[in-house]
Amino acid sequence: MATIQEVAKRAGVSVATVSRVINKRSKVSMKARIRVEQAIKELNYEPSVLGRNLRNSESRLLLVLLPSISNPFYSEIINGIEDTAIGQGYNILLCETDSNPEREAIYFNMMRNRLADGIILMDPTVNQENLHELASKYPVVQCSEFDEDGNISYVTINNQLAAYQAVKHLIKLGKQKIALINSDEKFLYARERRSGYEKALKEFAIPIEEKWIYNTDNLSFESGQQAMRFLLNQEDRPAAVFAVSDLFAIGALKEINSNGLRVPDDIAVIGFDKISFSNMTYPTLTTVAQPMYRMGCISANMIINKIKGEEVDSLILDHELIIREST
Amino acid sequence: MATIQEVAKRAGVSVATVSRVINKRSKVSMKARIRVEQAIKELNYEPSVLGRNLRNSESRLLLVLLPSISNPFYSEIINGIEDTAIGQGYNILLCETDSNPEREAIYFNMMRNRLADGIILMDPTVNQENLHELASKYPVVQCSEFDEDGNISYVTINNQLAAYQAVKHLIKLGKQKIALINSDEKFLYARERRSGYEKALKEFAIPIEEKWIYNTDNLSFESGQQAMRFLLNQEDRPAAVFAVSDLFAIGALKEINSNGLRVPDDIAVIGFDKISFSNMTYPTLTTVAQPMYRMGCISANMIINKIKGEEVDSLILDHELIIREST
DNA sequence: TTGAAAGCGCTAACAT
DNA sequence: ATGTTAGCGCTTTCAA
Repeated sequence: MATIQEVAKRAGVSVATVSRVINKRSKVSMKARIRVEQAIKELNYEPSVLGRNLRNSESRLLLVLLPSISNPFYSEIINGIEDTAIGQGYNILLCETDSNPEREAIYFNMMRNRLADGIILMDPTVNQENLHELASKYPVVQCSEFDEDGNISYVTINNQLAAYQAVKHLIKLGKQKIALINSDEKFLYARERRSGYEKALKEFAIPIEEKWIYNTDNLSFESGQQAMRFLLNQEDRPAAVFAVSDLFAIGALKEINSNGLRVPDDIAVIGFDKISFSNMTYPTLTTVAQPMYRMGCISANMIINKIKGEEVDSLILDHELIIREST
Repeated sequence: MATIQEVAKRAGVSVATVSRVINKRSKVSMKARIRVEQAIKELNYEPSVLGRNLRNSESRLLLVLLPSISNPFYSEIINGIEDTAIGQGYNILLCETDSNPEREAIYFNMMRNRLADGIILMDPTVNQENLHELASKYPVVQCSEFDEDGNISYVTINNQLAAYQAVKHLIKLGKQKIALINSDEKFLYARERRSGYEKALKEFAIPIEEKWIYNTDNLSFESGQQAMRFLLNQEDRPAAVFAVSDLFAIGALKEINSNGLRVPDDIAVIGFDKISFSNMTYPTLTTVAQPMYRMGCISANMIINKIKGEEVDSLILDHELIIREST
């Protein structure tokens, strides 16, 4: 890779002039500009991000930290982030943390090293202290998950309300025995959705049965399947299931089908997220739609504004209950 | 973030000594070492990747370029890459190219800028000239897709053989009218799988019908659904479908079900990849399993060896036909 | 064993 | 309008 010196030499100017041509900030004579551009082309020169950063602390790179890329929920958000960020001249680096604090720490350090200009964080299992220390010095926004009592900007939905509405929908269908397949409650959304579930039951004076609440340790179909197997093994089995992720709901659907039961008559199922696969199942899945793409766009805008030094406000977006065949 | 100077000052030594402590390469007196380590702890110091790279050209970062993270096929590979790379002290940055040459170019430049030590490339739609120029100077390996007449190391499977076996399986089941739902044939795997499909038909003297071959422009359930809709609209409709991706097969399954036809009796369906979804469908999907996790591990090892300056050989892994309910 | 200093590629302040 | 140069944080050679 050619350096700025080589370009300067070839163009017969100083490195400063080359830098000026590249960065367009100050005036350069037409003649010099043309010669520099010519030299850049001939040498196939690209400015070094390293050198520039070291000097400027600007990389035009955004880090997106997510627990796992296999959850389609994140893919949609990322589409939004990328479309928005690229439109504004930023590039995206995806960092899978696997909810592992050590890996998180590595990516946080990339930020401290000014290898990126900002971080969009979608992983909740972060070390809080570490996060706040980072957020106090560098641009950070949270997407979907957030810190309740911190002051880091975020974009999310009203998880409690969404869950409440979902469960109410099941109750209105005449279901009373409603199970909950929940994630690990280290996730804020899991705690909120559980609270919405309980709120709806309470409102209709339905007792909350611990035996119908299952917490998985893993976001996958298999966990949903396993949860459903557990629920079906109860002597008093539920008549409906609210799963906090479409992945769980799809696994549950599968397990119900394999046991010769019918959805929704024997057991109604409702999921969360409206991932594209939720429309491919048999039967199709009732689910709570989150505006994932929009969440992505908004979080990208938020972080870019933050990088520019602006104040940004947190945002709670609307969700929507999508009623399909499974209820 | 503290710098090496501050640490040196606090420890009462020179920056060189601090560097020596950090990098462990040369001898430092016990006394100095302890004082430096103390200062590092007190200042919460982390070496700057930027400064180090600029000097050393080593980042311990790997770039993984993939067309889209929404295809679960890639998620599995990435798991393998990450587990292996992290085990060897490398970190992973995921770069979604969207098959866009401009975005590809940006990530290639990060490599040229020595922001990463190597690239694992899973996107085929790369500008060939650009790729070879890059690969001639920096460590690059290809995973799944590769360049037939280049000399870039790769790991892949025998796509032609796998497709041939899949189609033969359908023929053995008594199916003669076999449709193909294929990707855009800019992908090498798409060309190879088509060739395997044709080879099987020829072997059994079954004519190849263009009307039963559908190329999608997009890897999604919806494309598979659309393809199937097209095939079902033929007056002479196929009795079996070979889809080159489970995503297509799942979309096709959905479309067949919605039309009141039965799988596999009316139409048998076979997919490709054995993504985890493929076991959740109704009926479950027969598919060709690729050792995705292993492909990931191997490509990570290949790139790391390449970075170390070793010669690495390309590898073709085994696949396996997984027969389930859809055939 | 240690320190001083050069230099990696770049930008911006300053000088011309 | 252009050039000279210091310095961003680090490693490594050379000298002591």
